[in-house]
Amino acid sequence: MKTIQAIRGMRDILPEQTGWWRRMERQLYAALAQFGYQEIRTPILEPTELFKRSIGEETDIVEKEMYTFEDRDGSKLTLRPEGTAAVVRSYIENSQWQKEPLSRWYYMGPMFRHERPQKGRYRQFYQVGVELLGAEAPAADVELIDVMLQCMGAIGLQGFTLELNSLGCMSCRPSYREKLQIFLKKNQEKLCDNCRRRMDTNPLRVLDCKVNTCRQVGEEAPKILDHLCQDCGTHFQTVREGIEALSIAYHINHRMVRGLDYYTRTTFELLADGLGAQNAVAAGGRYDGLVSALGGSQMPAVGFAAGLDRILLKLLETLQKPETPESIFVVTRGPGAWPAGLAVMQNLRNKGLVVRSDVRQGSIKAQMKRADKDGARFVLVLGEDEVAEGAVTVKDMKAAPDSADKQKKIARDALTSYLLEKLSVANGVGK
RNA sequence: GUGGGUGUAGCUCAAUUGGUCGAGCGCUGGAUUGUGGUUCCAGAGGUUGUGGGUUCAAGCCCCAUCAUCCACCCCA
Repeated sequence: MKTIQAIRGMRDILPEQTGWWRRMERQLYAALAQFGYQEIRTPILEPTELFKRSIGEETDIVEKEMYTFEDRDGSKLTLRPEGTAAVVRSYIENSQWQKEPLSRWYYMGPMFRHERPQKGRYRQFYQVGVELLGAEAPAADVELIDVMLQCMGAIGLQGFTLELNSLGCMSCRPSYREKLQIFLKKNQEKLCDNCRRRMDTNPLRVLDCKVNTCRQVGEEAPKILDHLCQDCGTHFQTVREGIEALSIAYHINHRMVRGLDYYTRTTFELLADGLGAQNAVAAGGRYDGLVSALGGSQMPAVGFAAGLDRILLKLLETLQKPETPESIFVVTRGPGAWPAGLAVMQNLRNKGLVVRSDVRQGSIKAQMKRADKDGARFVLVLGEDEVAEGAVTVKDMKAAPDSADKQKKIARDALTSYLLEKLSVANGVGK
């Protein structure tokens, strides 16, 4: 029979891996809580229209990377390709700005894009995204960048660079766009085919083309930072001051623009060393126009998203395996041993201990091997003798062979306190 | 979407110019009665990703397809 395999670009995260994921998620929750951010969970499926309006019709994501299909009534649905659109939709739908002027939200979960899979790039991938809605002040931008770096620090990621730019606003970007377009037109014979096309539809994107000749043109092109209006200029300047006050190293990349249409003013990107072409680990910026573009009132906001698959990939290069708590393994053999063992295990678990056994039973030797493989600290043996005496043999797997506590027969009613004392010493809890 | 590399045991990899596909690790069992790790012994596990083709003969050559990796594209 033909076996069924996972869809291309989508993969299982097996139990041997989920420990890493859970630790990373826990650390992120903790870091975000420190800044007062709260989690929001939105549906994975949204009306296609939401992404067309927020990300932009002309973007690659919307044009060719979305998983879109028809619902039974013919309406178009899309598996979310990113998180901000849904968050903003929810923000508006729930009249959030009327409940409180400022919302600090984050989300974590799978996103879907139909791209060619590669290392660190999957069709179902995981992001954590952080949004600060309702503040126009540069302090908001600075806080988000601070949060981003704190998050990376919390999960133990190091070796990256922060890049910063400003895209201006609705009042200064159009005139810059025009100047850029004129410049590009003059130099169009040096541009690649792709850029010659983009020159008209989205001239800013020419700046981050990787083709060498385009890069040269980009270097000589008028810089947006020189064409910001006064408000955008002072905003950006204040953001820089804040980042410097936090002693965060960064550099200006005037060629960093965004693939999503909704960004305004500050944009930033965190690049990790040693991930090849997939080195953008987190990125974000300000999107003052998005809430109103989706039908809400004019509401400024900043946000960023981080790619967890890539981060974990990088983390695995350096980090040690997460520690597991010391555990107990119960071995039973002979008449009456199994039910007695069940009662013992139930009792110990009620005390909060990690207790396992080999449900296949088998020889004592086989069960001991299992206990060792599972990394158990203590093995409790209940054989015929122990059952008859109402006792349990406790073996300390880590103790030296000649140690007095290596193996001891303990009365069943003294067992719990014996183990609790042993384990609290082992785990460094207690006095 | 474009170009290229790679698919052999659960994992990492061998296999001469096309001539019986092996090893290490892992897994299971055993080394005298109820005790793990180390050691020793044994065993299981493969239509060589899949489907065609060439040939007396294909893991190896050809075509297709799927998966994966790298680069481009794009992005987190």
